[in-house]
Amino acid sequence: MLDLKFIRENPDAVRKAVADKREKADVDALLELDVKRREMIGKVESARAEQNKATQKIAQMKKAGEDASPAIAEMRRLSDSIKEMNDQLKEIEAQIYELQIRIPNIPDASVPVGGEQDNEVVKTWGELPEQDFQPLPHYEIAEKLGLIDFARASRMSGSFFVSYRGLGAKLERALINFMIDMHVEKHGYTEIFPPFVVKREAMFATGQLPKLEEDMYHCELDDLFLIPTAEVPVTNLHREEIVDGNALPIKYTAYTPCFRREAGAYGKDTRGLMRIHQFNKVEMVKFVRPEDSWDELELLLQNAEDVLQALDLPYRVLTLATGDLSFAAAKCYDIEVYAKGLDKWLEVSSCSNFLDFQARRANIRFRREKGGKPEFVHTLNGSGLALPRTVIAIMENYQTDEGTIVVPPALRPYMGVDIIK
RNA sequence: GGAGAGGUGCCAGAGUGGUCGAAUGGGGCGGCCUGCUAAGCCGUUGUAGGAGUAUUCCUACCCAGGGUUCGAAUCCCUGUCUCUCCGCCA
Repeated sequence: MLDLKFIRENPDAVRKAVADKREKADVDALLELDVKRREMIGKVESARAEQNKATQKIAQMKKAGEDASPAIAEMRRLSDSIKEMNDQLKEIEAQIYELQIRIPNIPDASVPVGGEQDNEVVKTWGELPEQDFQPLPHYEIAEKLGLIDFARASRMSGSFFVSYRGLGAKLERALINFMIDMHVEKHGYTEIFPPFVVKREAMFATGQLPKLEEDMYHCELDDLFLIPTAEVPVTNLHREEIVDGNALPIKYTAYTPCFRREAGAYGKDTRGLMRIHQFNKVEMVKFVRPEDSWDELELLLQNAEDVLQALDLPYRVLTLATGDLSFAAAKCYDIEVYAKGLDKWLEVSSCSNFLDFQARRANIRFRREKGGKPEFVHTLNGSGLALPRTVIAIMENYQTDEGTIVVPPALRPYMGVDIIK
């Protein structure tokens, strides 16, 4: 969330951000209410100051054994009016809050303005696979080799759920371990294994709520949500904390399953692993000093790219245009892996800098030095990587004309076999 | 699931409804003292909002939200979290 003071002082930048991100948020109504709010605060606080003085006088009178009842009667009236004014103030503040939480983060100047078609390819890595035959799409080869059971998963859980089997299941486990190990051992992240279910406040802190309630699985009885990404529990680890400035940057990596209802997404990417309600993902989350966050974003992107490079999967990196940028992000790189069977570029990672937007919502601060003023940290996160589409790329790009799948060399220690047949 | 106890400042911990932003101790910071260290002594030690160029002033905050009262850390209600015991359970 943005600072009210910032909105007040930079209304045009905020209006532009709302428009560029295609959000619906009423900045002008917010500014009007802000003026009213400060007026009300002035009134309420001076009345309170008066009340505080009078109340002390009453205490003294009572101590001295004097009759305080006229003063008390007088104060009753003041007290009532304070209550009334305070209710009005609370009402105004509630309205402000409702508007404020719907204002998105401001895109960085380096972000192209526009929609999906304006995303910019900033880099491409690797050679497109050159098989002399057309590999089968992953859902066909996976079915043939008995790696994924689509039909049975649907029977028990509905469509868009899958069940992995045999080496298919092992491939999931291998990828998770491979990625986590790389981030811990090579990139210096600390591994976290968080809860997969969180409270409403946690979802609010990272910006999933209020906007994305429809997209999440919700347990009504307990008002708990299944996490759509590890970003939520891992970022919330430090909610309402003042972390030690010397501990920054804090770097966490976590494997979690991710649950998404994908409401309204039916009819798109309907086959195979492209879009499923439950999938596995390894995530990286960083808490950094404000002045470091742009450099840290580049490093984060590099950490995610390293996974694809180690697996020797070709990919490209896009800078998302404003309209494609998520609510809380200031800038986001998407990494898309190339999958030969589908002949498509598939998003496997989003690496975002949120600046202090999440930190303000989640109240995560740090001190530069002992006794210093607490400041908001900057938060970043990126997938490293989402598994299903990585699996698609492996199954398709590493397919042989004999209908087998070669295991990428880097994964062999984790798989125990060189080839899936 | 049942029963109980409790959430106070960086930490520990006190607090008859009125002068409590809050005793006391520890820690931290600054200073004094002392060959060094230790001990000792003195001072200091929160967050947020509003007004003003500013020294500054005001307001709020003792888990959160309501309520009672002229006045609430203190009384009442609800929520939440922690702990203990019983039951159940991977």
